Amino acid sequence: MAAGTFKPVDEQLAYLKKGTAEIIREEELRAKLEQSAKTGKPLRVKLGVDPTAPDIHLGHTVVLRKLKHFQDLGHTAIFLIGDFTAMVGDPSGQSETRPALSSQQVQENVKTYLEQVYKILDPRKTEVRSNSDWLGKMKGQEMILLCAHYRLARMLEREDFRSRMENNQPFSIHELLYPLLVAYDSVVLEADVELGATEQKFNLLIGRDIQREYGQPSQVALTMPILVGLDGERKMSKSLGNYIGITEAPREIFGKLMSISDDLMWSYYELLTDFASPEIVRLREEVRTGVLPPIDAKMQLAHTIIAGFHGEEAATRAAEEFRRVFRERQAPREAPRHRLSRSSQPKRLSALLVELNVASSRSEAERLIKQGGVEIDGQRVVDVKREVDLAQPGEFLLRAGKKKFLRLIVE
RNA sequence: GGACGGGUGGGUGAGUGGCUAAAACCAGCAGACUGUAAAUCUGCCGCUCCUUGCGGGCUACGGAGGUUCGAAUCCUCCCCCGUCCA
Repeated sequence: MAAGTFKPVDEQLAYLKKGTAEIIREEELRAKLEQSAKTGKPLRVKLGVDPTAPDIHLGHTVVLRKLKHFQDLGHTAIFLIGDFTAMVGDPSGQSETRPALSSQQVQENVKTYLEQVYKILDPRKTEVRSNSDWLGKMKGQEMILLCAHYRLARMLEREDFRSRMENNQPFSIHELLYPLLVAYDSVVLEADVELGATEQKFNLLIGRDIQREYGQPSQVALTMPILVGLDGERKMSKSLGNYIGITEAPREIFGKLMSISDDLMWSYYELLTDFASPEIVRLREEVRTGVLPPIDAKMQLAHTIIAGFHGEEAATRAAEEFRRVFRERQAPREAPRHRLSRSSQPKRLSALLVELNVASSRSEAERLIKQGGVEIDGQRVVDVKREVDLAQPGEFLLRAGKKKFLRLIVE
């Protein structure tokens, strides 16, 4: 698409609306799109992220994919790194104050972050900014003026703040600053649209107010639903361990995606793939009426998501591997390999499991064996004291639990 | 500044001197069943040693000391959180 020419507004709007939780306000978005089509000036679309966790998972990609949609339509994607606000810590969700990160740590996080983000966004078309550039230089006076633009009662309307007050939870004054600083970012960036998960709604709305206070048109707040994690209940997050990292091996991602519940599959289709909504409705109907087996729908989902990150070929291989191991109950064609050096001393299997990071302690390893979760070359090991002979070169296949396979090579 | 309440295992939360590696629930893990889904059922769920046993040792109830044969439980000091008053 040539710069300065845009698709028809209705078409853009339909594309952008897919999967969204809320657009505040939709008429404003339409007006902005019309304006941009008329002037040939792309919209500035902001997405702020916290550089605290360097690894991104599918939950983060929901909003990134939406930013990508804007980018696809020729608008400007602004990827804002909240390196300054990370010190404050977003109070959304958790009540903990985050530890301040060293700037070096932040730098490193940002680097790995961007590498991953560019699997979705087009690096050449992405404007990357860091809010320490302006917030770090802000004078005390300016900070006070910013605070003067917002009323405490309004701030305390926020669900998170209110509930903490009511439940006598700790609550520090600096946390009130977070929404204001994020809002100020929108002023500096002159954002037309800001994206966020639904839990960001409050912050995004304050952005609208603050922009107005600073004499700017208000940004449109576009929120995306929160992706539910593998447990089917809670938000996908690293700390809950119910996540799928985008850098994980295709085989891993495939297995994890297949383990989600059938119900959850539909929201994954909606939020993590480019299947159009009507198409998803059709698939869902086919599954409901028994025309399409749910497992096939899920495999297609897994395939599609993996192809996006690792390519078509890797996705096909992961699917084949899955079929082989779990449907036909065969050993995997390719298990991660691990080399062991030869030793005249036989080694306790339980100790080996710990060494291989399959179990976190001897106790846990023994437990795993006792419970029948360990196999060597397809033979279940029942003896806790089982030793492994490492005297001769050779190889064997170790299975620990449902999903972990390791090909061990003694050399 | 004053008065009061509280800090227990990944989470919630019982437990007020020995029966407590610490109830219960959640999360997690394994097995069975299956579509590696969900649901369900069974077992496990601090670390470590061995002769794998209702076995031995070690560590653990905010921190440091102390009392006691024995402390998550009592005392002292400290740190942290909250409530009310000012």
